[in-house]
Amino acid sequence: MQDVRQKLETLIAEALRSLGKERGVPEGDLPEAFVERPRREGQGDWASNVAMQGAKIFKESPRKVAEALAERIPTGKSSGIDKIEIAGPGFINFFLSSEWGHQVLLRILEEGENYGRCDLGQGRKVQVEFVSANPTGPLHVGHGRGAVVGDVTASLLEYAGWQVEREYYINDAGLQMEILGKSTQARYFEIQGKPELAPFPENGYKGDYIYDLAREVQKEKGDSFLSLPPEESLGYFTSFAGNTVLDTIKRDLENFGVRFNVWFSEKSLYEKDMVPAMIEHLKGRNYAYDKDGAVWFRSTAFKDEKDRVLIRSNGVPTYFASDIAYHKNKYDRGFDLVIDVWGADHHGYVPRMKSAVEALGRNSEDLQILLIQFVNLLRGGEPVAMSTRSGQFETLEDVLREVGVDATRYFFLMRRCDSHLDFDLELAKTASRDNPVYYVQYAHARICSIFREARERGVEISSPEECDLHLLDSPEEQELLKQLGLFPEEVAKGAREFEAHRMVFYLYDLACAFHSFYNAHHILGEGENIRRSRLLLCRAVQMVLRNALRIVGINAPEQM
RNA sequence: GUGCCCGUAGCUCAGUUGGAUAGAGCGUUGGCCUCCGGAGCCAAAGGUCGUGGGUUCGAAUCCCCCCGGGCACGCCA
Repeated sequence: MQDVRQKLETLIAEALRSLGKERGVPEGDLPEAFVERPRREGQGDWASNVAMQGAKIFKESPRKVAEALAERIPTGKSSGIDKIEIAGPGFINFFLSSEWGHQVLLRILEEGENYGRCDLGQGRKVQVEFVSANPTGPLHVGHGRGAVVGDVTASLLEYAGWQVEREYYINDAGLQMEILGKSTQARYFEIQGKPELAPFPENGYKGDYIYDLAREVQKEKGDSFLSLPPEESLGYFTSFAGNTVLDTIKRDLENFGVRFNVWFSEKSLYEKDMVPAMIEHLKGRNYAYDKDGAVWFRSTAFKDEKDRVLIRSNGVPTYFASDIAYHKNKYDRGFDLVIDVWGADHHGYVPRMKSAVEALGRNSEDLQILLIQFVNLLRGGEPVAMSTRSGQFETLEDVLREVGVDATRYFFLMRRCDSHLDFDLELAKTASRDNPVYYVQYAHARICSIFREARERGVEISSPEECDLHLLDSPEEQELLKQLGLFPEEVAKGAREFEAHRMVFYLYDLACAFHSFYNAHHILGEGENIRRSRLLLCRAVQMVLRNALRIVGINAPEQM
């Protein structure tokens, strides 16, 4: 079945060419044929504003242009267009025959869990790198938001025909790991009653989890480190603490339904000398040079106010340098597109990274960066402290335990990722009747319940051939069919714009259309013919709810 | 000081190739099951889209000024 949008746009384009020919307008000057969904009832199923766009070129009022175009577009049974209306300042409104709605329904039943997929990605390779929190402490709610946005963006891209890899970048090489090791070591000596042997470092990690780590070391190694000079045991503390924290992070993400294909270690960049290789690459392209004993990136070539250091004069690479090497490695692995999910506090770093990508010889569009704004954690309207030292309900683990995976994922998706999010624990948990996630899940459970009831009453589910779909002509049924038809578009749009939040808005609208339909019509109660068609409609809604819920990683319960 | 993001109903927010009478949820008010799950539905009230200019057939959307809020600006990571 041909896509409706495509079909209409083709018809409009043909009408434009025909009119252009008549009026002597060169084809290149013609406006782009474009249709959209009108907002309001009575404005048709689809509408186009080309007449307004083209008024100037055709040197005629928009309404006149619209009329001329409308005359050139066939209506009637063969085209599937019931009628065309010119409205307002010059909109061309298309009223489609009900056949289109029926075809949507048939298509859903036929394609099943593949309904909504498209080939936007054309099999190209994309990497989504997200979370990537330093393994120096447990994940907090902010990481959780990034985790969901990255995960769902990846799922959307998969659904849209991209070949997707999810990656976690482990910052295991920097100073932070050493501070983690020193913090753990200090707590270990403190527990042993010898705090003076290894003082707690400045900027050390003060969370209670450091004591837990120290106690674990004590369990494994007893007091054996007391007799060693602290310098000699530091390596053990660092790697033990790092590995243990990373295991915790992996467990939390697993519990959150987030899985990665690749865990990429920053250390491996250095072990494989990727940084020097990157420097040589940039020098060869004249984007890096030596000065004052340091190596510099020529970011002024990309409108930066000054060049930036890659290798310090003491020989140690900057974080920026390792990041460039990392991104070079991504492209070397053959990704056509790379998506980074960052905390919004890194936004100042975006232009520099994009410059680096260009300096590597790629288009800056080959790197997309999603910025995740802060999560404002509330409890009953009161802010919850977010510092890493207090242990109360700030870690992702605690939130998941209290609120559950489904509600947490849903709430993290309710806002565009680059806007602040108020996350109220009480609302997400206790207000189950006002909670949108239950509203959506309830729609699915309700449908399952209808089918259970139907089975009990011995009602058979018919095949489409046995149904008269024309009976689905009430406003609620028409609206429901319209929503079902919208799903592939929403997927495509979400994948094209990297907007994960669209999916939950769509889910909500679909659930809303279903609940209205359910209340207006007694599905199992009326005549047999209409019942058949409505059950088929329910089956389709159930399918699409499942498909959309799978993308956002939220459960579709049979009952609640 | 320089740069980026945000400002839409009482509250929390949707709303982009510029489009028709600016939309939801919560809250408020009033209705709806003898029946498939009332975790639902229907309706009402609520707006100078921060302010002022500009661009044009047309601006919440694009441009400029100002006001208010957030963030970033290192040979840190």
